[in-house]
Amino acid sequence: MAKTGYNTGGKNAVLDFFRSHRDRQFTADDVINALEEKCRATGEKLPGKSSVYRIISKFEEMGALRCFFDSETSKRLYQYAGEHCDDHFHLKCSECGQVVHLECKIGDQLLRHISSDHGFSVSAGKSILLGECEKCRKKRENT
Amino acid sequence: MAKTGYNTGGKNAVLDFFRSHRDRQFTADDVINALEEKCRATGEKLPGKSSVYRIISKFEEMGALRCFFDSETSKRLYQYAGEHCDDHFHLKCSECGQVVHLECKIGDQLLRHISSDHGFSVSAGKSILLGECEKCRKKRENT
DNA sequence: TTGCGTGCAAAGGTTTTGCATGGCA
DNA sequence: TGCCATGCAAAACCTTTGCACGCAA
Repeated sequence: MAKTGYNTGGKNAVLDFFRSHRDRQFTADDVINALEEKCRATGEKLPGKSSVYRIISKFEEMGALRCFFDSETSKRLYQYAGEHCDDHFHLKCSECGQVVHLECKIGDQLLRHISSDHGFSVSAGKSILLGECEKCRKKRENT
Repeated sequence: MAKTGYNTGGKNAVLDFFRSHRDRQFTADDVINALEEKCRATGEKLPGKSSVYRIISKFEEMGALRCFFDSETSKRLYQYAGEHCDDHFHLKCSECGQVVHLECKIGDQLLRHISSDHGFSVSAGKSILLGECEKCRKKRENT
């Protein structure tokens, strides 16, 4: 990963948090709350709100984080950017927020078809397929 | 379309606007500006800002409009919801904003595959594939 | 020592809400 | 007449910015 600037506690804390929850997306506020909890436990220094926003922006710029949007709350959502996430689609459960990587041939086929037949070059990494995961569907059907 | 409440000038103006631009997405402010222009020309009464927000919310609730997000500006975007838009994916050009309906067999195949092999029921209508349309790609390559 | 990183508070911009008034059915 | 719709202004909300200080390298 391209690295710029200084290596500080705030940056490390934020990146650690995203790295240890790679299959989820978080708002800036989620991150702040999570860090608050962690720092309360460990006694580490808590980065200020604006710093977290700035750190997140920097990571996004560097490509370490990916930015999406929550259609319910209209807040920005961020997720750790895996190595090859540009190549494939991502399924997101609207209910629990889990994100699944769709690393399948048929995804590639769709991309090629869209490119050749519709003249559209889709950025799979930026495209989220929203739906409901199996777990949440079962939970919903059993109530 | 399910119809609730009274039939008023504001509602009609907003719905007319979306109906006559079905392949685009607009922010609340876009709508307000467009109505302002139209009303300046026709002399009709201009609905207030908060009314437009309330009208849009109501239409979204009724299913007449669909809500998305602009990742650049982080504003809500609305688009007229066509008859069968739930069935298929939509391609959106990040550059010019054009939205294309992907009414293709391969889209259905992908939906079925995701459902059977990944246990995910995707809402195609809510899933936007972001990319670059042919026109914008050519424009970009010629500069 | 240099200049990036940080914290706090204030500003910015979009969307929502309260309340009194107006208008449809 | 009974509700819903509207307008205005204020509030709420998330995010960005200004400025002075702190800290990594």
